Amino acid sequence: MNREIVSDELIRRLQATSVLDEEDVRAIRSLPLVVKRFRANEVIVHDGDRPSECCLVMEGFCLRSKTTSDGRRQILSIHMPGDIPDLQTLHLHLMDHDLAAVTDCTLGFINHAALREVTRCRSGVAEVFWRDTLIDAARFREWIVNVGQRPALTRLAHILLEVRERLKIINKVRGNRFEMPLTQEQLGDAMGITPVHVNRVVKQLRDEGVVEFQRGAVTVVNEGRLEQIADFDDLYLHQAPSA
DNA sequence: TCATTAACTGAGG
DNA sequence: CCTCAGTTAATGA
Repeated sequence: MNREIVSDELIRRLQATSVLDEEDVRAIRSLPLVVKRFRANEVIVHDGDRPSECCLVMEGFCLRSKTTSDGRRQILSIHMPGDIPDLQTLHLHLMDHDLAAVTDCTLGFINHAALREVTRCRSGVAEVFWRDTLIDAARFREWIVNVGQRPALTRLAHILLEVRERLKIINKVRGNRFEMPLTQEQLGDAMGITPVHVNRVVKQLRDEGVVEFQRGAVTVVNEGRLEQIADFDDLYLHQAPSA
């Protein structure tokens, strides 16, 4: 497959939280990418795999999930362009969950050796990837609180606001509208509830004039009410720039 | 295939 | 008795 240049979304995301000098940015941009495309619902990396590369999401949405022995799936995180969802495989070689495509996706695969080389040579790059992994962990903590303690309506509103805040970072929010391509069944697996109950809370948000759902997109109609419902505080995303 | 809705059920407060 | 959520089933887009 062809080689391409590391996308702007990754750089924009990293620079939102960290100061990168020009050499660091150049080093990240010149990482060799092998571009591959995946169809919606295709598994990209399987639980139990030992990948030799990390993947950068370039287009589309992905998710991470684990499946119980009786076949129930818990979605753990949602990923969008600029994310490197399996960055941890650089140091934890065994995949302990699945990475799958939500929509048709374009991913850039970066060889572990090349990533190790750049983090060894440039401490600024090592730091920014470390910070990115810690923010990933912070999102998981919030996700646990969401699934474990919040009522379904709040769970849904919270996920919507997280997706929107993260899309803002990569400049993909247009006014009060943003992409949210998960089906209600996938939302159920993300929220730990049945698809029927997802539909109930979707209906509730719609009926109360809070948001509108189009195919794969959400329009916020009542911003104040949505924030009130969502119990959302963006601190856990750690977007305030630090040195 | 995905979304929608009704009707019923039970847990728990 | 009320709210929340799972189950089942029917129907529509």
